[in-house]
Amino acid sequence: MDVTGNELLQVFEALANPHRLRIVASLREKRKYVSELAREIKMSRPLLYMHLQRLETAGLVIGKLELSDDGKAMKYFELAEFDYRITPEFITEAVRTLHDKAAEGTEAPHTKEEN
Amino acid sequence: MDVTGNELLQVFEALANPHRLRIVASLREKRKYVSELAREIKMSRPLLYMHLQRLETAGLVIGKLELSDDGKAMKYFELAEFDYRITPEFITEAVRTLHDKAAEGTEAPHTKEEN
DNA sequence: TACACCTGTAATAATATTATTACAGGTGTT
DNA sequence: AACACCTGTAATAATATTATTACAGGTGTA
Repeated sequence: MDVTGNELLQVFEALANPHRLRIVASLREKRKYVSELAREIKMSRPLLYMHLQRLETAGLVIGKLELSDDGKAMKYFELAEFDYRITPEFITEAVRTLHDKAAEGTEAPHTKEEN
Repeated sequence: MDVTGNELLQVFEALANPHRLRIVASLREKRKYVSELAREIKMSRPLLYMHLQRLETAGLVIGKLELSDDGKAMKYFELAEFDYRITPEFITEAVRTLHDKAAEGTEAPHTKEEN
């Protein structure tokens, strides 16, 4: 296994939204910059921005800030290559490394879990 | 493909919660009835009940109301056998049948989508 | 300078999800 | 009857997510 429970949870949270599923589908065509994609799917840029960040945090898309030929800053997003096989076994395994996010910074330093 | 976009969305929504992931992991041992599982994972029964319903709606667990030997009604939940391979391709395909839930009952009867 | 494009973010409102509490009703046993 | 178990659900509170609006700042071109 190479994904922790919390990482897997973030993936599910990222995919548990119709807009974000559509964003993934759209980015499969080609990479796009934020304003471009916002026009395409008729969504306000700040909102799309938030959705893209959620996808990026989950590792499903990758954002890169580039400078276009005419000097404008363009934030391009492209799909990451992901491939999760969701089965009861897989989830059970991941749950072993699923910890309370609330306590994340609060808990005492421990003997390194599964790094 | 044998899952619609909205069905897939429900699966993701169901799995986008740490409790529900733990429930799935726990049910992998064996089927359990609600009160039993509630004690095990230290969760109030009404709350667990709600989580189980979300999992059931998504098709990830199956609930069966049975009568125990001593006549008590017992609601057993067991894992469904699911196996989703989550890739950009899969999501893109599913998005083709992803519709606004808000309009679900509002829209005019159409020429049968992909049944 | 004004305009048409871009990014990034903060404050707020609207909605949805999660969680609690309190019920009502059903067994069989003491 | 009182008790110890079960299921099912409604009303409400607490939180988290989603969405909007309004900014500030950066390009190059007319």
